[in-house]
Amino acid sequence: MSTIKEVSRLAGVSISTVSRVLNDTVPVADETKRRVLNAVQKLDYQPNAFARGLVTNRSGGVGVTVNDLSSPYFGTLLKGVEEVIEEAGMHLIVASGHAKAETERRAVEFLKQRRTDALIIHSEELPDADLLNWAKGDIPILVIGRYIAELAKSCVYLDNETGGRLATRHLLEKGHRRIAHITGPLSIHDSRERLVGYRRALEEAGLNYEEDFVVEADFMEAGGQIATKRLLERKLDFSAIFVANDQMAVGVLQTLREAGLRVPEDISLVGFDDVLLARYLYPALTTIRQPLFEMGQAAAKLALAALDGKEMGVRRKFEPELIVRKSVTSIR
Amino acid sequence: MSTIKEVSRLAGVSISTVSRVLNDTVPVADETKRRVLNAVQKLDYQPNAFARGLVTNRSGGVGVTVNDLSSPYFGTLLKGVEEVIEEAGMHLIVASGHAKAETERRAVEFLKQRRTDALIIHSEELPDADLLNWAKGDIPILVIGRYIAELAKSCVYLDNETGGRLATRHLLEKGHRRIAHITGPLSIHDSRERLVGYRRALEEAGLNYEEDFVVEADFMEAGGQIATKRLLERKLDFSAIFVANDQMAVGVLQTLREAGLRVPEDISLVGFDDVLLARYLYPALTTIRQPLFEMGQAAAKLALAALDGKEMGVRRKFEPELIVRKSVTSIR
DNA sequence: ATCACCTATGAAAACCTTTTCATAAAAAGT
DNA sequence: ACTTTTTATGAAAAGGTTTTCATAGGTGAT
Repeated sequence: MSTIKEVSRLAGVSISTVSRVLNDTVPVADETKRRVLNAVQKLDYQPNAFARGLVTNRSGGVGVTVNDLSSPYFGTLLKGVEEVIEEAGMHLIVASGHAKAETERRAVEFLKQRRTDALIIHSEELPDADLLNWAKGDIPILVIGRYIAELAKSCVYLDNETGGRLATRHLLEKGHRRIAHITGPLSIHDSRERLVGYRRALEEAGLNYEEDFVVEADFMEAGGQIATKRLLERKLDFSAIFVANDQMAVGVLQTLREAGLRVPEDISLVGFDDVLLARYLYPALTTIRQPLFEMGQAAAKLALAALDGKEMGVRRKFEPELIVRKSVTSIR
Repeated sequence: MSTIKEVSRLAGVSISTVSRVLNDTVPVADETKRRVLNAVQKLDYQPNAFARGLVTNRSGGVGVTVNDLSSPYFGTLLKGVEEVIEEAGMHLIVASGHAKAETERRAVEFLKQRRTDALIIHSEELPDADLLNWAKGDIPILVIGRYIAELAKSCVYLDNETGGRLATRHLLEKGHRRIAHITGPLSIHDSRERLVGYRRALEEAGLNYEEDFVVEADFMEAGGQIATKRLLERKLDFSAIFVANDQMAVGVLQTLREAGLRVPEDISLVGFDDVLLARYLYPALTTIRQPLFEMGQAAAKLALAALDGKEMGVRRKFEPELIVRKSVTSIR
């Protein structure tokens, strides 16, 4: 691997000049530039990223943490991030938090130590305090898929309340009156907001909110199964369930089927996220779409803006959209 | 951000000693060690990765390229890679090649310039020559999901021929005789092997291989649709299709349905990959499972081994497995 | 023709580690 | 008690860039 020194020697100039040509910082005589470029090509020279980072204090990397690398949520999000990061000539460093507070914390610390220029955090378990704490440091932090009031300018998130309302209202419009709700972990802001939306929609329809109809779960497929069993045990005679994410909806679907209930004939279902899967489930899942790709892009743009010290006019709050498929039926 | 110098001053020792304590290279007196560790903690010192890289010439990063970050294939693979990479205290740098030869090449060059310690390449479009060329360089290259004879020791791949045979044989066992096959791009070794497996199975059953029954496609959902249309136009009266990956199978399913054909009643279908999706399709897709997670792990282990100059006894050729679901019916 | 001012370039410092080499002190051997 | 070996530590070099400061040569103005 050749160094700048070798290039300078071959081109017959000083290393400073080589650096100047390569970074285009200061005008260099055309003839000199030509010679340098020639030498660079001949030696297949590539600047040493370490040396460069040492002096510029920039790694050119953006760190991303995510819960579970294999979750369908992740891919789309990451794709959005990558698109804009790559365009800016930077790269992506990923670490998984495995949906545990402790490992999520480790993942972030890890990336911080790696001197990533910015950090995009998708975390479900970490308490707000941790995020707040990191945000005080000197590396820009972006939070995705979560809203933290004190970090409002760095959060890219969905209007979850509207999402919850949309889902519930859709069921109401189809004639459902006894609507259950399986929430995500209520420690998470998003879950709470979706619940609020559910409640609001009920109230708007003049219906009472009843605690029995709500079960807290964990956003995972297995959690959906457990929650459904709990719900069934209560014998509430509900005709529909609003499930706080698609992944749980998969579990719900299974458990319902095992219990001899058909979807949507016996029970209607609305999910949340519109993960790739939702479209292919049987029956295809009616759900609330989160524009994950766009949100990924937004987070990346904000990260870039923060690096330049600019404030960019990037949208941070995204609106959910009802995607009607086959898992809801009209009753009466 | 504090430096080693500040730590050394606070601890009242030289920077060499601090380095030694931190890297545990050479014994240091307990008392000194204590003082250093104290100072480190007090200053929240974190070694500068650039400076360290500059001298050790190690970045601690492993580069991974994939076709499409949002593909379901990717997540599982990456999860496997991450698990072992993270355990080794290293990190993951990802770049997407967007399934185009030119961008794939760019992605790899990009990672190389970033001085990743090793490179795990999942590429579909790149010609063997490129891979071979990079492999000559000084950074270890691992190829995943593809077999290149000259790089045999660095390839983690599936026994695709057996996979193709398994799929076809399953259909034969269910009584199918007129079996079509939608292949991946035949420029790719894996696609060719699956085709060979298909052919072999037919031969073993004493059936003739007929070119009309085979259509080449591109591994994408849309490609599956186009291929299916072509197949239908030929009016071959086939009763089953072996599709070379699940993603195309989704497109096939749609097109078949649009043409008024039911799966599996009218046409049986076998996919390949056993991507997360397959399980949730309607009807649930019978497919050939690729142990992607395990393959990701293997690639990462090989990368680590290459870094240590060791040859590890890691399995490189993986066996596919038939996963029977609901997309195949018996006939006659 | 002389002077002031650009312009292009080079020399050297700075960035922060790891690691080699040297040395002082302590331990072991005679 | 004296020499030799071991152990713990420090000083300094090396690693490859970017960037500041200095300087030589050239350009334009008077």
